Amino acid sequence: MTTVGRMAGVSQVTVSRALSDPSKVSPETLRRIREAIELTGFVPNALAGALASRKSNLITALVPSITNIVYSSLLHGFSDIMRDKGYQIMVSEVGFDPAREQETVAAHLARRPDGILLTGIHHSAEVRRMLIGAGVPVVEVWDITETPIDCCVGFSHTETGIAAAEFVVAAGYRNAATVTAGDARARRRRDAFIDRYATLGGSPVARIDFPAGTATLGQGREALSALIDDQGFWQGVVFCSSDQFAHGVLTEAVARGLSVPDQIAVVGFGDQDFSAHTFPPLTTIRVDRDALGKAAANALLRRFSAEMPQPTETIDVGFQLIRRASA
Amino acid sequence: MTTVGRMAGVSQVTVSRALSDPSKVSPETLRRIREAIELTGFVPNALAGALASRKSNLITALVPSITNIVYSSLLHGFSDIMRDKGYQIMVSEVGFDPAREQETVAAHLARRPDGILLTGIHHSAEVRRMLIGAGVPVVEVWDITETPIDCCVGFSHTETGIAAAEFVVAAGYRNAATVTAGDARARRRRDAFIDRYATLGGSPVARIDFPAGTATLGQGREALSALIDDQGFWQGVVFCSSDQFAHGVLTEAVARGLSVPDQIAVVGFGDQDFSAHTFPPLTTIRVDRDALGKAAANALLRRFSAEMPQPTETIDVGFQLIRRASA
DNA sequence: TTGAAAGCGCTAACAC
DNA sequence: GTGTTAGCGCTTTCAA
Repeated sequence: MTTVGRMAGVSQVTVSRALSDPSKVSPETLRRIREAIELTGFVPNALAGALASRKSNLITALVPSITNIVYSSLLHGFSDIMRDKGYQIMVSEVGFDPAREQETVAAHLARRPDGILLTGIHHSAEVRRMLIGAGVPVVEVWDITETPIDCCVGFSHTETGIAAAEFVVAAGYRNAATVTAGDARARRRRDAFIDRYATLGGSPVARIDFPAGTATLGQGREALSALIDDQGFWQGVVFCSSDQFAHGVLTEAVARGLSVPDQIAVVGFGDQDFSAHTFPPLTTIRVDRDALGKAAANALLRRFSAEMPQPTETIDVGFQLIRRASA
Repeated sequence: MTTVGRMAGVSQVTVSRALSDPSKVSPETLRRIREAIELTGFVPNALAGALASRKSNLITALVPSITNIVYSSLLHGFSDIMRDKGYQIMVSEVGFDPAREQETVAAHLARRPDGILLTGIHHSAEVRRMLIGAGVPVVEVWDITETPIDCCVGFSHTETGIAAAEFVVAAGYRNAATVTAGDARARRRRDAFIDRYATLGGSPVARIDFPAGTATLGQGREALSALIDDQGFWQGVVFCSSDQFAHGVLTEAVARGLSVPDQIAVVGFGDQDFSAHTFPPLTTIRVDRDALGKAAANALLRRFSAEMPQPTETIDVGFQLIRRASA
């Protein structure tokens, strides 16, 4: 900036002003400064700016996995809004490991972000302490609680499981099974499903549970095979923790020549972009991830512009069971 | 740090040393410093550190889209390596818009990253100028060129199209069609396919081209419908620009009761995690995206540790045509 | 409208 | 092993 200023015949501060608020600088000076910037290829140092102003224009996000469409589409909506407002996003993958989350939060805090996005509502006491101590706005997403660290935008996984159970009972299915991925939220959906199904007088539920890791179509096929071949599950509805699994179940049913939904019915979770177009189309639980991400961004932005420290806030974006042909 | 130092009875610099190189500080001092850090909940300011040391430990990445598994899995491999080495990753989505890429590069450069990852090899003159001017190590991925900005890790899209054409001719297919997404690299694969197919004596190729945007299974179904209903494509092989499309073509074929691969055969691109498990399994072109991302990270890391400015470097990770039952 | 001075919280270089 | 000094490149405040 000093160099640019010298070229334009002004001081370094004036260059700074020209960049941050051009209206504070005379048009002629501005012109000369812009010329000098053009000529030198000057790129301002945002680190120095952030250090001096205590505003980094950086938002950091922690997600279990960036390759999982659930989290990446949420991030997509989130960064869409944030980018418009001049923020950049730093993303880290933390899996489902609390220790890794803790390290990562510390590393992120070191960059003095203006806000932090966290996935889920269960965080170690140390993580909460660090975050609250830093006084940084935090939004927790993809789950819901009345006692967030700061604010929270999500929906109830338990309610989705209940809704699925009520749907399959109302639809008249006599046998039910679950296919569940190895993550805590998926297990909450499954448990709520099983509970509610039992309460409504359903028979015992067959279960396939996968260990942690990506849920794939291939595993969905395996699951239905195991259900049929090992557990004698010849007829009924399968509630899956993701549409990937559900698509796999569907695929295996079709491959075996079973009729869907008469012999094997399937309910998924997520309403992925393929779910309306599978053969047959998938009945599933839809959460508008893009809107959720955007709502999370807006919740944070509101906190940025608030004068006073705000009370915690919880936003339930809800979900929708979409009935298609698979169940 | 000054506060922590005061509590531990040492100066601020000693605290800095304790954090960056504990071996330079006596064990007893170290203990007192750690205690003070614990007590105060001190989190070092990485912005100030980066400003002073001219090392940000930040890598930034520009990808067309983070919801596209192709780019997100590449980033996953990339950040895996980078995280191990103490770097954090800032990601921006830029679509396929050069203007947006240019703005984003400027914004990223302002944060003084230690390295930058760019998707593709086609960048505006201004982008190249900024990047070279900044002297920051750059890795271009998911395509290949002999004249990268700095270094480049990818494969030849043209070669994949050629390989696909040679495969379908060798397999004896008499009719061919393409289903292509609206991105430049997909079009290069298609064009190379069509060229090579013609050279080898193939009949004219039927084409379905989608505008820019996400490639979905639903579009794949539409495409086969259009091919059959509008273009009279009753028999032959369909070369798709992604496995999503290919899966859609497969699904539509199955839904119509057509036999695969006898009536409709399908070749995809990408070898997604579902591709080996579709019904029937998908013949596709595999690129190890995780390994590509890791190779890109290692290429950058090598540049970080190099004393001298390095000559440009090009790494071809290649690809593999995997024959399964769909063609 | 512009400038001078101080300082953001660290690291680097050098002294002791 | 530890401290002192001098920045890093900006923004903020105050004065002109």
